[in-house]
Amino acid sequence: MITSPKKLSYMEVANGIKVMSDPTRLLILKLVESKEYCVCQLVEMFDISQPAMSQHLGKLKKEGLLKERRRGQWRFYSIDESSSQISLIRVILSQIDDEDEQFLKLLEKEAPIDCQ
Amino acid sequence: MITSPKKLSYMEVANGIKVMSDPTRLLILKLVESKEYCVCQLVEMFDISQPAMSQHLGKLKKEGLLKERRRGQWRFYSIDESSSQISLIRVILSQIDDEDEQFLKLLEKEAPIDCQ
DNA sequence: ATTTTATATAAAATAATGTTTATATAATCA
DNA sequence: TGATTATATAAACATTATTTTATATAAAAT
Repeated sequence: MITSPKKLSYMEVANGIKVMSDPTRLLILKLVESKEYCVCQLVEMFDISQPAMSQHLGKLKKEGLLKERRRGQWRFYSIDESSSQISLIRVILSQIDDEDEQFLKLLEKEAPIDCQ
Repeated sequence: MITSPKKLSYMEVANGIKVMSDPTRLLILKLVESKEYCVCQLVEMFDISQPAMSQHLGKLKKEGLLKERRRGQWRFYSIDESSSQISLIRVILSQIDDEDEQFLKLLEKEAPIDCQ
């Protein structure tokens, strides 16, 4: 039996889209939707300071949108599939053009870093 | 022939959800999704100052989410069906539980005001 | 014409957010 | 063990958003 996703309160939606509305965080989510990324990779790709990236990831994790996997000194982030807001995340990300120029530029910057 | 909605750039999505992420504005949108409301009705229902309401409506209109109809001294606002972001608006509002307690409370406060 | 009513706008005050700078933690490496 | 690397956290600072207060506009009523 397939259960339809539980509807959210308006405050849950407000909080969810608020944390997603920062341009950097929205792109992070669009990236980690398809696979996990290491913090060091994200810092490289976004050309942003390490603490700034850490703050963004912390907010997304606190809101329950991302999950974290630790391996050695590295931390990998990806969409938390079990999030109560997973449906909200998906429908919003699906509104973004996959050919969006800046998103493609970001993908090009993805370098094979030795954090695997 | 049915054309699928144009995909948005990530910045269009970021700006759209940012303006929707304020709790008051999200509820305004949820209300005006089904019918138009006069400013004076909204001020009553939200128990907020008139200038504050006007600022919220101004932001939603500026972002292209709402349209305005003038009749005499009154202004009525409703969802702009022709907005490039109409699909984004709809999928987000559809995530909100129609039985959300605070949304229902708001509907109860809807008084027949003589602005019709 | 003057006053009232509905709404918007501008400026000031307040609150929230994001970035930087500095420091802490914890794992790995030499 | 001590140094290095990856990341997080905290505090200070800068930026942005929201609310309030005051004023402007424009339609309707007197």
